[in-house]
Amino acid sequence: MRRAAAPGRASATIEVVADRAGVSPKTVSRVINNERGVRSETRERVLTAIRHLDYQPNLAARGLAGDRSFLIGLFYDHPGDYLSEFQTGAVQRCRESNLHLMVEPLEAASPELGRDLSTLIRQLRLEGVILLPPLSDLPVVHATLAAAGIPAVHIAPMRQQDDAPSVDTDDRAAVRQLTTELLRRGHRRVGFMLGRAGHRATEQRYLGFVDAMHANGLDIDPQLVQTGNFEFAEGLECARRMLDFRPRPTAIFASNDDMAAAALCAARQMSLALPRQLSIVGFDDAPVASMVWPQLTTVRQPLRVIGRVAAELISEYQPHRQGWPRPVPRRHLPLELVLRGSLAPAPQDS
Amino acid sequence: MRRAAAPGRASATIEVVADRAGVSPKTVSRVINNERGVRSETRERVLTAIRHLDYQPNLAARGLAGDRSFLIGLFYDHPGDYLSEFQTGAVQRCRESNLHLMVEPLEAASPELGRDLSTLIRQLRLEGVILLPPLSDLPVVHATLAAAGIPAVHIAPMRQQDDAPSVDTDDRAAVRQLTTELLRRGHRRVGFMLGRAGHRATEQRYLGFVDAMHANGLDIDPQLVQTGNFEFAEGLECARRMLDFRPRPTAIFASNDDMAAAALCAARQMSLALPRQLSIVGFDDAPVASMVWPQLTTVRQPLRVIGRVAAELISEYQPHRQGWPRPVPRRHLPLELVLRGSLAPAPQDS
DNA sequence: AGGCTGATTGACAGCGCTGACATTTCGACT
DNA sequence: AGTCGAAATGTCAGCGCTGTCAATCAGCCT
Repeated sequence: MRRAAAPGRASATIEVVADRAGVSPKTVSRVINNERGVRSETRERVLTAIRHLDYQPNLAARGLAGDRSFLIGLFYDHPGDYLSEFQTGAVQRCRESNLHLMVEPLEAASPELGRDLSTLIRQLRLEGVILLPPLSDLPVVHATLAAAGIPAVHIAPMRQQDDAPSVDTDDRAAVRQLTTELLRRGHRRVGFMLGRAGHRATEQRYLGFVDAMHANGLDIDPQLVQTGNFEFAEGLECARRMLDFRPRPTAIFASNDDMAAAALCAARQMSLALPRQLSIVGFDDAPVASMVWPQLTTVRQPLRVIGRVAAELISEYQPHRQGWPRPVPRRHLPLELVLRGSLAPAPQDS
Repeated sequence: MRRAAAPGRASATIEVVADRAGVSPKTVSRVINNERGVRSETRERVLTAIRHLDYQPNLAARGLAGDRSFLIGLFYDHPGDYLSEFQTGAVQRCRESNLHLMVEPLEAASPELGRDLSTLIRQLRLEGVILLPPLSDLPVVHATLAAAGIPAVHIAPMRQQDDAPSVDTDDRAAVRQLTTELLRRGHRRVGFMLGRAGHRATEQRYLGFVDAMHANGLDIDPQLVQTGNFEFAEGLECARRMLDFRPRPTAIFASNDDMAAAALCAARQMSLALPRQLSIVGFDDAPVASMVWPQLTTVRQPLRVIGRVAAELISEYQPHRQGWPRPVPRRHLPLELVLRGSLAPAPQDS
């Protein structure tokens, strides 16, 4: 014996299974990998042996022999509350394809970013990667991935690259719809709180707002469009400025829920009656959206689905064909409006 | 050539490195694994070759030959906003030991739990696992892990098992301190909102509250101790009931921030002036704590540190010795009070 | 110079599986 | 029965590394 066996748990190998099923290891391998060309009776016999021995193929051996890894990487910069939902969706989809997810935080600002990424990819022999923003937009990441030659799916990238598959949501349409809900309730002076410059979401959400306003023949007051950078603290000041204008806006559309919560605080401090004197809507359906009073009307991100779809794209990639099919796959997911208490008809006297 | 090489990226193997350094592959292996017994001059030569060729050892091959995997698993049931922070800390520590983290959601309620867990462990040949609650408390998980014979670190387990290393925080002391802050500000009637029964945190936090009250010679009004199950919605009703009592409590201690946010909403709906008429404190320092007005005084969980310590325990495990050292390692981390606006002196007239 | 010890290095098999290719089996058709 | 092609199965080397153990080397002593 080569090494002291761990207590009692010497897992069966493919050979043991083969013996028991009365076939060669190669045939067992065929069954495991779902290859065609195995008589169904033989397959049954092998499957039975596998079940009986509780056999688990050794991933490392499969990887080494087959030049695969069964691993895909999920790279992110700042963790946020959305990450765990996203990754749970991705893992679920991975399981269906017998893949596994490695999560790897990475510093977008680090000068070592390219090397770190490349090291991880090559050491783990990743079969694909999923990139969360803002990583999905960095040229150095693109370059490294191209050099590595593995499929990469970009989540909500700023600019769609011709050669980069992506998954994103139709933020523009959702904001257009929700803004329309505001207008339908009589709101005319609506403040809009922008996200951080450089994010695709910032741009798309604003465009959706503009769409709806123009479609209803309304002009946009530049004073009522300000940035809160997706942050609560900045959103607070931003909201205060907006609410100081006269005539006061009767509604505020914040580009995310954190800022919407900030607007709510600001309004409260000014003793406005909510939602009667001010309607507030946000975006994301973050946990905070339903933990304030009134609860925030917002747009729900299908985070799990996004994760699932991202993993799906990777698992559908056919390495033996050269690269992605053209045009590269892109998934555009719909969003769902969540109407809650923070949205009310505009005050009569406005 | 055995198979079509991926475009351009045939990674160097240990043999190439050995040739270039003028040594045998085994010596390169020794350098990679930091084994002693390599002359420092030789080591230098090998290191140079590695750097020059940008060599990355193949994990699968290392694993297969050395009967390791370099993988540890992080198992969780419900993802939450805390998960990503935790896992980021764990990954960071893993990197220092050349380990990688596989995240795996698992359904605590599933009848297949044991089998699923066992399959994952054996398929990936995990070297250790980290269990987040409530998984850390399930007997079937314990049994599976014991059978697998790999180290497992339990995060905040309900009961400390003799043979199970764990990492948790001193919730009891933190609540005692924070309650004392309340009392020092003149509060005498303090409501306490319990978490979900069966969680260690629920119990410990309540005990901390009791400690502080008794230490100050105060009795606990059973009417003012109710459960909100860690949920916002239930916390809302719970708070309403408490605030309906006369004399009204002048402060509410909620066992987590979600429920504290609920108490805040309830108070608002009853038009109480906050924090003048009612102080509210929570626990966790969840994102919502700083997104409501007034911001919540709470207790900060060092999530990253917990993750880091958990990974550290695993990486310090010495498989060649039989199991964990006795007594089994346990880490008890301190918590930090975060004093914010929701805490104020008790109203005079109370 | 010879012998001895411990430190360094190397040779080689084999981890468990799969790719390439060889061989056997089977059924259809003369 | 004999032939043939496709389908099913088997053989075997080798993926890249590490464990085992043997060989070599340097330093020190007598």
